[in-house]
Amino acid sequence: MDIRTLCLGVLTLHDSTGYEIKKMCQEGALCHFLEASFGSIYPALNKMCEEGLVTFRSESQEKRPDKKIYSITDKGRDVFQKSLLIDPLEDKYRSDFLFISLFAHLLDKEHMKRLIDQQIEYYRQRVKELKRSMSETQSPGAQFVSGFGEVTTKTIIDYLEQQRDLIEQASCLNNETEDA
Amino acid sequence: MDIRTLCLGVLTLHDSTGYEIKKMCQEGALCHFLEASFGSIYPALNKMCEEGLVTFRSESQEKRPDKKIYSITDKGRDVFQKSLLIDPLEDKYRSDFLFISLFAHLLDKEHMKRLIDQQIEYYRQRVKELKRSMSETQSPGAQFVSGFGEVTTKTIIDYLEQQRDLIEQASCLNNETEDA
DNA sequence: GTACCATATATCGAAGTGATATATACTTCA
DNA sequence: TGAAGTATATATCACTTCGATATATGGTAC
Repeated sequence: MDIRTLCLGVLTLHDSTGYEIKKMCQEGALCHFLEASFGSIYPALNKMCEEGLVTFRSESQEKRPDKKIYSITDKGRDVFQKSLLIDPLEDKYRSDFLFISLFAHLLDKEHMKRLIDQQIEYYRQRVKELKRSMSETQSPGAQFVSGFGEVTTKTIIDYLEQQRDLIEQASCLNNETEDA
Repeated sequence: MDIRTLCLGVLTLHDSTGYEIKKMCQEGALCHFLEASFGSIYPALNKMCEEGLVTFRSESQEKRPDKKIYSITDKGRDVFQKSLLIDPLEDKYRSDFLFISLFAHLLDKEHMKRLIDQQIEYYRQRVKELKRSMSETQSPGAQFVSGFGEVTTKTIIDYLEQQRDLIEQASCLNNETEDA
C-alpha cells in the first residue's frame, strides 16, 4: 500500500490538507497502522493533481501559509476502488524494542526493566487514545480496525507486565541465594 | 534500528553469510519483527568489512557461488553493544489488510470474508512456526520475543474469527429479513 | 525572554525495498 | 522428457519513503 493510495483513501472520507493527512497518521484510532511522512505526502498529492486524481482549492489564512485543501475526483475514486482489490501484502510488526530484547543477555537487568516499563507506558497511552476515539461515531470498518488495535495493545501490556514481574522475582531469588 | 545493526546482532549469535541473515528474517521465531532485503544486507556487510567491524572468509563450493562467511570483530562487538543502548524507536504495525478494512463499506461482503479468512490462515501458519522454533533451546531473550509473538498472534486470530462470525450472522439476519 | 510547540508547505540526502541478473542443481508435475 | 519452480548464493539498481531541515508566524510554558 503506497502513500498515493493512503492519501486517496483519506480523501474518500473527507477533504484534507497534506498536513491533516499526516496528523491522521499520528493520532486517533488509526495511528497504530498508518504511516507517512511529509516528504512522501506532498509530492504524492502534487503528482496526483497533475494526473487528475485529486484537485485542490487554496485557502489563504491570516499570518499563516495558504492551506491547500485537496478533494478526490471521480477518476481518483476509480483508481482507489481498484487498488483496494489488490492482494494485501503481509502484515509486518517492526520493533526496536523486541530487537534489543533479543540481546537481553548483553544488557543490565535494570536497563531491561526500564525498557519494558517505557514500553508499557507507551502502550497504555495508546489504549487511552483508542478508547477516546472509539467512542466517537465511526464506520463499521473503523470500528473493526480500532477493535483490532485495542485487543492487540491490551494483550501486549498484559504480556509485558507479566514478564516484568518474572524478571523482578528472578532477581529477588538471586539476591536471597547470594545472601544465604 | 538500521540494517547494519541488524547484521551485527545476528553475527554476535553466530557467523553467517548474507544469505543466512536474510533467511533469519523470513523464517523462525524472529521473522515476525525482523526484516531486511538483499539490497541492504550485502552493501551493509561490505561497508562494515571496510570499516573493520566484520571480517569474512570465502568458502568455495562445488558448482555453487562462493560463500562469504562473515564474523564480527571486537570493534564490531563494541559498536553493537553501544547501539543497543540507543532509545528504541516506537513499535510500528503496518498492515495493508487493516487499511483495506477501513474501507469495508466500499467492498463486497464476500470479499471481506475472504480477506479475513486469508489473514486467519496466515496467522495460524505463524503460530505453528513459532511453536516449532520455541521448542528448540533458546536464550531468555529469544524466549521473551517468541512469547511476545505467540500471544499477540493468538489474540489476532481470536479477534478475526470472532469478527468473521459477526459478519456471517449479520448477513444471515439480512437474508431472513429479505425473505420475510 | 527564550525555548518549544502548532500550523502549513516544500525539498533533499540517505536508507531501504523489490525486482532483476547471474550461475547451478534438485524437485515437481504434466 | 522437458519445463517450471525452488533453493543456494552474491550483487546491483531504480524507485519509494523517511527523517531532517528550511521557511514563516503566533501562542504557550517556564
